[in-house]
Amino acid sequence: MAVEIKELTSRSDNYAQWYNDLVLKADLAENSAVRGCMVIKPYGYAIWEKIQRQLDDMFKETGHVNAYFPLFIPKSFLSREANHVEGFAKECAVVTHYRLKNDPSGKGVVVDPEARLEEELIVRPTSETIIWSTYKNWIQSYRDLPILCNQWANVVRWEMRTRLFLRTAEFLWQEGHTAHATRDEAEEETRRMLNVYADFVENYMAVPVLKGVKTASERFAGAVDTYCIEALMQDGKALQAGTSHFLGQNFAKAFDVQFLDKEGKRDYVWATSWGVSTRLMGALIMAHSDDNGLVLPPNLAPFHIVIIPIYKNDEQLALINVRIESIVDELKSLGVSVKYDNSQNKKPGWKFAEYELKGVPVRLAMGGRDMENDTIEIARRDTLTKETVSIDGIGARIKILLADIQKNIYQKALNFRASKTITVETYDEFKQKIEDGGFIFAHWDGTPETEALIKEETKATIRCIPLDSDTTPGRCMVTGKPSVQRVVFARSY
RNA sequence: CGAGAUAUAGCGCAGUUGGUAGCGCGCCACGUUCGGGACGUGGAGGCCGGGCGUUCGAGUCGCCCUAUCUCGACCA
Repeated sequence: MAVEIKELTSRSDNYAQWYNDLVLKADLAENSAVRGCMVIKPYGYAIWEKIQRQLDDMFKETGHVNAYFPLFIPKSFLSREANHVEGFAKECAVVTHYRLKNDPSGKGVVVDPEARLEEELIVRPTSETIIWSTYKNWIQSYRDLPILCNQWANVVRWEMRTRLFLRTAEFLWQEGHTAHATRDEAEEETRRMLNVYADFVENYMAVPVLKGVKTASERFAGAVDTYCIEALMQDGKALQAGTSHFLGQNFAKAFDVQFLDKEGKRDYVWATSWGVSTRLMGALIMAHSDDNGLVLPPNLAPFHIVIIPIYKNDEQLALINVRIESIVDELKSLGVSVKYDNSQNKKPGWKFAEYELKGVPVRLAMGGRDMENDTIEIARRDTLTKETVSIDGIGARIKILLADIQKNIYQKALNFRASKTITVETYDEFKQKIEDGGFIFAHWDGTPETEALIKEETKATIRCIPLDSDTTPGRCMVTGKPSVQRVVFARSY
């Protein structure tokens, strides 16, 4: 039975369902028995590990170190920063008791009312508060700065509505939290990490992004500025793929973190925080997949190559095994990861379909004909094309092919985005074009009122005020008031 | 949290006016197969999401939970 990934990549009517089916069928994740939570299955987790390792290397290269802070945050910490608590209060899981006891009626266990916590604990939705209460003890002098810490952790946000990878109640992420002596240094750090994210998403995930700043209403709760990278999915909806926040002195003031500078003057510490999550996997899936399944860029595929033998009997398989062994060795020596699937319980056709579904970038197949001719069949996942080539020099050929696939997947996504990015002058045109999905560059008067009106009437939000684009001033498409530059609108996840 | 839908075998689904639980895929055994998700024969597998009611009798009718999906509101 063929996998029925519905033909929806080009349509948006039920893209969400298509995505869900794909995640399930590609064996990446499933819903858990816990409401809104996700089980990441081994193949899905292997992709996450690739993401983690690469990002972690990039953090280290930019001078960051890893640390770990508690899962539980005293309730009172959250209320120290007014905007922060307002932003997160509605979605917190709260621990109120520390013990269970046998139900007096003899059925199971109940919460022991005697074991009520003096102060409730919040399961972290993000760690600014617990980290800044800690940093207070770490920082006395300018000599203690900067602190450049990252933590890999899970966080919980009790969202009303969830979707695998894109918005789960619990998710995995990394959160960087840095402390600096000057405003300039903190702002520079904020932008540096934004660039690290953009570099990663474009060059490893092969997803082009727009870099920009959030408007006040889309800003992180407690930040002075929120920078973001925005990606476009195949159904024309935008997805925020990562954020980097300049927190000013807000958290330093909330947790009274001061230092003595070179002149012996006391000042509050400047802060940043930045994070990306398992949502990146959602972006990866939605940006590249087709109706045959996942399409993974080689830089993030758990294995680059799958090799499938085609044989009629054990003797023939034994011969192919020997031939493949030397090819596997050659590929491995070149740093190419290979899976040789000579399992006998599945037929070749089944395996072809299965590994396409899993998005393996390149498939090699060898059968009797190839053994005779000293050839091998190469099939690439991104274009679904195949050719039969000589085994001679296969390693070098594969290296070039993988680089080409990485580039091609990115280029395809870039072309798609270009075809879905437009500029409009009038609100009428905007209302009409927003129905087609994609990014729309338009002038906006800079007020939250106009922004809210547009959202109300069109469901489109300002994804960001782009950093690297045209800064020609103009007039707001809604009110006609002056606008300093075009901003990017889209409907989003 | 509002509106709608769904919950039956590992997965996808049937199940008529209420009367002993079905199909396809998958799984197990054997045989034939193997260059794009093979086929035959035989077999295993279900407290019909949970609870309470109506009834001689409930997968089916009623009420209450719970979970999932879609659409809103909220969000990375």
